[in-house]
Amino acid sequence: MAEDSARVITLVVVDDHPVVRDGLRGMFDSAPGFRVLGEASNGVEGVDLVARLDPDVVLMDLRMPGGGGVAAIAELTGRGTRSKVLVLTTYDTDSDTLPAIEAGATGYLLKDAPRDELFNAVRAAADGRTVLSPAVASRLVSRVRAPGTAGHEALSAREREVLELVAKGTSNREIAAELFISEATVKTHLTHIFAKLGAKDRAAAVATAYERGILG
Amino acid sequence: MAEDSARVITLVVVDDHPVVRDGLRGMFDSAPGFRVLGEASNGVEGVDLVARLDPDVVLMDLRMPGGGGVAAIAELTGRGTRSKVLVLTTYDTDSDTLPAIEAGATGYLLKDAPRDELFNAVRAAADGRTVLSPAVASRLVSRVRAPGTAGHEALSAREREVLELVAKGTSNREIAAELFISEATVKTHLTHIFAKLGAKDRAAAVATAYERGILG
DNA sequence: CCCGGAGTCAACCGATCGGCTGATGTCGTT
DNA sequence: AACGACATCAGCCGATCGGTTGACTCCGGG
Repeated sequence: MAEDSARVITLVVVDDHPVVRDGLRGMFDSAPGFRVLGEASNGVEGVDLVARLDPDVVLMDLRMPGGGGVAAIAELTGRGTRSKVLVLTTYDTDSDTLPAIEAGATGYLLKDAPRDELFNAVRAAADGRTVLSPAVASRLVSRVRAPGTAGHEALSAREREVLELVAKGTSNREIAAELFISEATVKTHLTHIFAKLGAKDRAAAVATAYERGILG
Repeated sequence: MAEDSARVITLVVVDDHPVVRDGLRGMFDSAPGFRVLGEASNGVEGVDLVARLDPDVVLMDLRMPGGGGVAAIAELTGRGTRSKVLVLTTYDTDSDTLPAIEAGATGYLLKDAPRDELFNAVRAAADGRTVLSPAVASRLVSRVRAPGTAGHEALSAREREVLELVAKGTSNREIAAELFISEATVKTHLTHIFAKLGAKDRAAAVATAYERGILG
């Protein structure tokens, strides 16, 4: 029917894993109402492809070698592309979620989502509706709800610098020498770091920094 | 030809991501010489399925909710299954590689491997040949080459337990209370942890633990 | 122009850590 | 039976850490 063909949702897949690209292509091509127009293996290629093929929805992985996903999303929204970007990633680390959505992603799903959820998410994204993985959604809510409560502020450049040295086992005195500041200043930075990360000591600070992708 | 059908390699896919399962199934079913007999979404199901279907090769993900991949591999080799297990995982963390191979995996590939490499790997695995991703192979070599040189010893279960609490900002005294041991013992464990990880203090220990995939 | 954030520094103090030496008991292996 | 790895515990010590309070500068936004 002519009506149906008008409702077919066109897709572009951007993922560095051939297996995943094939999986998505197969999944959507064999389902009625979807058509995969093309695939790209990194963010830069992805932006080009989307510009040429103008799909309804872009399924975008984050963390790809050569062309990060977040940068690609920002580029697309910056260009005013009509395509909706649906982030489809393996792990839901703190550091990925927020930047991706800020950059203009319409949705954020984890790869372990069942087929139907994926289909629904793509249809929703095509309509411009925001779709979030339950796990991601709850995280976002708690993030917004607790701005000062659970200390989720970003570290300053200097603080990150200090934290990196802490992670290497550098003592406060050594850090002071390394950064050409006094030991007192190092301690001040650390106090701020602990507050921002909600950590009790340097060990916990390093741990949460790794959890949030600030280190590693 | 009758000869060809005898050479068809049968597969079972074990992965918690539907997308990946579909990707692999599509990839192998559409290629000549392979047939996917079934899929499972965790290690326990995987073991059952392999026992029933007796495939030539099992494509196994590690890190699945409910039934770890390494345990499944150990179970299969323990049962003397003839199926070869090919580990197919996303990231190549230190903590995964060695246990999987020790458990009896025939090969270890990363999901970002190109199609042809995957096909070749499966054929090799079916023949009983060991196939390692270049990245993994070089890591293993360096691991074997430098056993005492760069302090790469594994932590004991108790030590890991202590380290996990350290990463949460727990003090030695609190750790002692939590684990029903004395503070002195906690310190002893920590001294050993520092030595094994080559870390100067608890912060550095947490950092290297994250780097090596022991934590996170 | 004033405010606030970031970065810098100081002095003090109690709590904690990390190193050291040495000891006991349990495993599994040899 | 002997051995090494692991886990447990003790006491002592100096070094380091983390908290607190207060203060100075620079810079950019309102």
